[in-house]
Amino acid sequence: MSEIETMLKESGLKSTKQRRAILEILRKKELPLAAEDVYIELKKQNVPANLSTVYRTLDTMSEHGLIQKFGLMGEGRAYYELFRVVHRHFLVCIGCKKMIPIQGCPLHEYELEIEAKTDYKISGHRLDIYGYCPECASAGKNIE
Amino acid sequence: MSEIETMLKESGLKSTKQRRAILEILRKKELPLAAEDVYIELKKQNVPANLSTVYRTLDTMSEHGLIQKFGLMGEGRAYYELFRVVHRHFLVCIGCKKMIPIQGCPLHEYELEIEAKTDYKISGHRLDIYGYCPECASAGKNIE
DNA sequence: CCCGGAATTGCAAATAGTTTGCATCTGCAT
DNA sequence: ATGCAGATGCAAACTATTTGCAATTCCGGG
Repeated sequence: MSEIETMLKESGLKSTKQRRAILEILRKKELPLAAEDVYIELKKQNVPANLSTVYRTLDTMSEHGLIQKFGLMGEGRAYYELFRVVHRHFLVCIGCKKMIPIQGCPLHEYELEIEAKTDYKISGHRLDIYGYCPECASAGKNIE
Repeated sequence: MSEIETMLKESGLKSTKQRRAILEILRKKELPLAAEDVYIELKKQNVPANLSTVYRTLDTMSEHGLIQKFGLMGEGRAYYELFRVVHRHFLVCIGCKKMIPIQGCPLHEYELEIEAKTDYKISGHRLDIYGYCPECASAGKNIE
């Protein structure tokens, strides 16, 4: 049984062609994808699938903790990425929207600190860094 | 001229009743608001305004750097808050969606580090911490 | 103070993203 | 192999947001 099938089974989800393909797509891409990107990729791979199924699958998997769903500053749609134990953050270019992953996360101690200070049970965080990539910066896109 | 009128003028925006009211609302609330929340608040205050105007105003003001627009994990709509020089982050309850502000931000050095490492021109970041508030935690909403 | 042009607003209609109802199909335990 | 709970496809509904256009308002110059 493949690693992906194991993930599904352990979450109590049926292992279907579409689910395996979607998880595989999220695993291979190193960047977060919108539902439609996943759908397009499925089509490219000739996996029969409907956009509703993609949405439903992504939601179900989020609920089961296999993937994470989030929104980006000023973007009108949701992005999804595989849940990773060693989590990463992204550097998002305000000019061209390109995202690149950043290694390392400086927030573990901070979370503990907050937890102690607030009585909340912290489960995680989302951090995105915004800026201009070298190309957009030199193209003057950051002049306001 | 009020502080708010100055903000508008300095950004090159006309000072209209709706804009002043919207800025005032965002300034008074200590939490981020969705467009509709702003609209409802305007109605409450008997400020004549249309939902499109609210959206347009919020967008224009984001572009001019007066406010910030962002998305929350798993929420289908955008939130807006006044831009603050001393910025804050929020602790968001996964159970009841309540947000509370957290004082202090541990990321300034981290940004410099990233800037040095990547050649990007960093302009800021968005950090939200997710967890369960004491009420939701004891109500067992975090058991999966 | 009044006027004109440009910016802003209201309204209604369009769009984008996402969700849902229901009939059909499929994976998996027996 | 068989049955049924869970998954999918399709079309229609919904929610959040955007847009075109005509009417209105702001603001600088006369």
